[in-house]
Amino acid sequence: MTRVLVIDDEPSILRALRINLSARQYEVSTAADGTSGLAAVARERPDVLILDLGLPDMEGTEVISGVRGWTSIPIIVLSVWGQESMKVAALDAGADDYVTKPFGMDELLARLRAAVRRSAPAPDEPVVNTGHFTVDLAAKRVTRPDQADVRLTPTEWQILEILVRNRGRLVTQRQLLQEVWGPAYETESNYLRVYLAQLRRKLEPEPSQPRYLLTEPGRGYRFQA
Amino acid sequence: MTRVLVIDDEPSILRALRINLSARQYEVSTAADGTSGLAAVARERPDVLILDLGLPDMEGTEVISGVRGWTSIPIIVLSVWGQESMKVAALDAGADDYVTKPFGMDELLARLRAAVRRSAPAPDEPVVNTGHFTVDLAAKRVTRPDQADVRLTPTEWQILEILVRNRGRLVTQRQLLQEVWGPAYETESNYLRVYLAQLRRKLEPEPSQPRYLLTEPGRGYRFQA
DNA sequence: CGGCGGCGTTAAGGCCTCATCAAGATCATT
DNA sequence: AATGATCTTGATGAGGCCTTAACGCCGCCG
Repeated sequence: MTRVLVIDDEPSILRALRINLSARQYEVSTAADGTSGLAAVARERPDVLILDLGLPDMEGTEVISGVRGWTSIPIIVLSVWGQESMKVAALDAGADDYVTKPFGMDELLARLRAAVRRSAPAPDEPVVNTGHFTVDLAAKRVTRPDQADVRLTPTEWQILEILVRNRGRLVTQRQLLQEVWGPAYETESNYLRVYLAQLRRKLEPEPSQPRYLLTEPGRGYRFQA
Repeated sequence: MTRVLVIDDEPSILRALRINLSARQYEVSTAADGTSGLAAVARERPDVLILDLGLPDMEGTEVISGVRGWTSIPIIVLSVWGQESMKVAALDAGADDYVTKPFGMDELLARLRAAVRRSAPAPDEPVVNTGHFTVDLAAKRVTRPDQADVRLTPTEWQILEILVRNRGRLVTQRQLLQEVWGPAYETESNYLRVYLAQLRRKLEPEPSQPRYLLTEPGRGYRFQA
C-alpha cells in the first residue's frame, strides 16, 4: 500500500484528498502546517508527499528543502493559479511535480501514479543484506539478523551509505573525503582509517579481517555484499 | 552538454524552444511528427525528450509507448489547456512531466532541469572481457572467470587502465610514463618493464608468452582483447 | 663472432600507507 | 554549566608498494 502524506492548511482540501485517495487504496495521513508536516515526514516515512505551497508558518521552498535534505521521496506541489515564479522556485528546490488549484482529481491521481512509478526504480535496491547485517538506505538504518539496530554516528553512516550505494565498485579515498568532509579535506586519509576501523568494529564479524568493508591499498575502499 | 530533442509540429514553438534552449547551453534537435521523432530518438539518443501531444500523424501516447519500449529517458509532454484526459493518459503511458500551452519559458526550463536531475545517475563505463580475466573500469576491478578478484597495486591498475581504455591501439612508452609517473620520468622505461612483468604474472595464462599485454619493441605496449 | 641495446625477470632496501589506540577538542543535550 | 557523545589529531608498529640495480636473453649490426 502506497502511503501519501498531505500537507495543507485548508480543511476542505484535506478532506477531499483523504476521501479520494483512501478510495483508491492509498494510505493517507495529513498535516496542517510546515512544522508538523516536516515532523510527519520524518516520523511516517511516506512514499509520496503532496505539499501545498500556501502554508501559514513556512515558505513552501523551505519545506521542500527541509525534506530534500535527507530523503528523495517524490514531492508534488499544490498552488493557486498564476504564481509561475513560485512553481519555478519549488521545482528548483527539489519538487518533482506541480498541480495548479483548482485541480481535477483525475489529473492529481495521474501525477501521483507517475511520481510513484518514477521513484520506484530510482532506489533500485534500498535494502542490502550481507548475512551479518542489513543496510536500509531508505530508512538509514543498519540492523543485525536478530533485528537489533546498530548505532551509527552521522559520519559513520555517511561513509557507509556512499560505500553501499557503490557496492562492488571501488570508491577512491578522494571521493569519500570530498563527499563527507568537503574538497578541502582531500588529503586527510587519516580520517578514513579511523572511521573505517569504527565501522568494522560495529559491523564486521571479524573486524581485523574484513569481509565486507575492504581496503584496496593505495586506491580506496570497497563494499562487498 | 545536455541534448534535448523537441518533437512538435508548430514551427513557432520549435523556433522558440530552439532559441531559448540553445542560449542555455542545451544541444537542441527537432522533429515535426511522430514517425521522424521516434527515428530521431533512436538515432540521436537525446538526454531529454520534449513531446507535443498534438502531432499530425500519431497519438501522443503512441509516441510515448514507442520510446518507453526500449529506453527510460525523461519525457516532458506539451499540450493545450483543458485536455485533462490526455494529460492523464500521457503520464500513465510513461511521460515524466507535463506542461500546458501556453507555457512560460521559465517553467519549462525548471521542469527540464528537474527531469535531467532525476535521471542523472547513469554513467556506464565499459567492461572488457578477455576470456581469462575481466576488467571492469567503473568498479576499478579485475576478476577471473571463477569470480576471484585479482589484487592490483595502484600503479599496476593505472597502467592496465590506460592500456584497456586504448585497447587494440598502441600506447607509447612515453605516454604511459607521462600519465603514470609524470613528465619527468619519460625516459624511465625500466619501470614499465617491471610493471608489465607483474601485470602479466597476475593476468596472463602464460606470462612468458603474453596474449593480451603485448610488447611492440621500441615503441610501446598494446592491450589485445 | 663479439659488442650493444632493448626487453624480461628477480630480489632487496627504503619509504609510504594502513590499522589501531588514545587523548584532546568540539558539539549537542540537559 | 555540565555531561556524554562525537569528531579530530597524533603516535606507533607492521606490512606492502615503489624504486633501484643486477643479470640473462635475444636480435641487430659492425
